[in-house]
Amino acid sequence: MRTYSIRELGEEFGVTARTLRFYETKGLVSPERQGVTRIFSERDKVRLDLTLRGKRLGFSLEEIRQIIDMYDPGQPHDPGQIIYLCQKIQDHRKELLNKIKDINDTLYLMDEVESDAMKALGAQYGSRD
Amino acid sequence: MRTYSIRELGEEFGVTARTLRFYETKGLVSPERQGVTRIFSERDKVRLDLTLRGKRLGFSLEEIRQIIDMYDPGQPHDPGQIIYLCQKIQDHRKELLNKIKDINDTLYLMDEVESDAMKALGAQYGSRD
DNA sequence: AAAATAATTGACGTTAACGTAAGCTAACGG
DNA sequence: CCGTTAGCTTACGTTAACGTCAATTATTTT
Repeated sequence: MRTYSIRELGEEFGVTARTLRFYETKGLVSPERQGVTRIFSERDKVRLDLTLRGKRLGFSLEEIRQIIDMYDPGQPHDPGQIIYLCQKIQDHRKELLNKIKDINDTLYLMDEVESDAMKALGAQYGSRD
Repeated sequence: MRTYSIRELGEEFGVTARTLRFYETKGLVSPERQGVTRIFSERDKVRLDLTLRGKRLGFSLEEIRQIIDMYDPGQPHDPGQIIYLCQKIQDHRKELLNKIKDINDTLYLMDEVESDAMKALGAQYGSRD
């Protein structure tokens, strides 16, 4: 499997080495060590991707960690945990659907603002002759 | 027109008085004064609503201020400004559509995780008999 | 009139999410 | 061999977004 140095991975996602070290302390990535040097795996890459996606959606790093930890394959899977996981997924689904609603409301508002703006422009040009 | 005291408006949106004072210093709301006491208007209420929506979507207060200032009716509307506004709206639209994509990707991931989890549950029950 | 309630202005405290700088080691090219 | 580059740890600095507390002023309620 491919591995990545700290800068390599950082550049690929547009984050600094400092950020990746910080994310490690927060449990968002867990690179292996070759001596003292961090070696990032595909799994780290996926988790970083999910982390940045979460950030774009306004979640805190702590929230993100909880979520991607749960979703990470290879978790203990006794029935109780699975049911708990499914409940949590429902919660997250709702939260995300709410965000979509917020976005749609905003898009609608932007349409209005834009059409008002166009009208104002049209009025200028329409006013001559 | 209806007006609101600082706590009244705060309770309606689940924010503290401190938050509203802070938002005033950031130009997100601009209540009138009755003596020294703040009086919030419908316009403030709308702007607060937009502010909190922006927060849920992960925008900073500064970004939010710029956006809702632009969208606020009664802005100077010379042709140059209007064209600039429309460009900005396009940018915001793109950003929001990207967020929707992030959300959809996440929803899809959740579907996978959930169906894997159900399979794991099913395997347990299926294994007896 | 006294007491509780709601408002104000400072001003300092706090948490999250890194940035930045110092001092050190290991590997690599010329 | 020596300078550059990449990595490390430790630790203090920074910004955003408020929280918290103190001291003060009105208003309202009993």
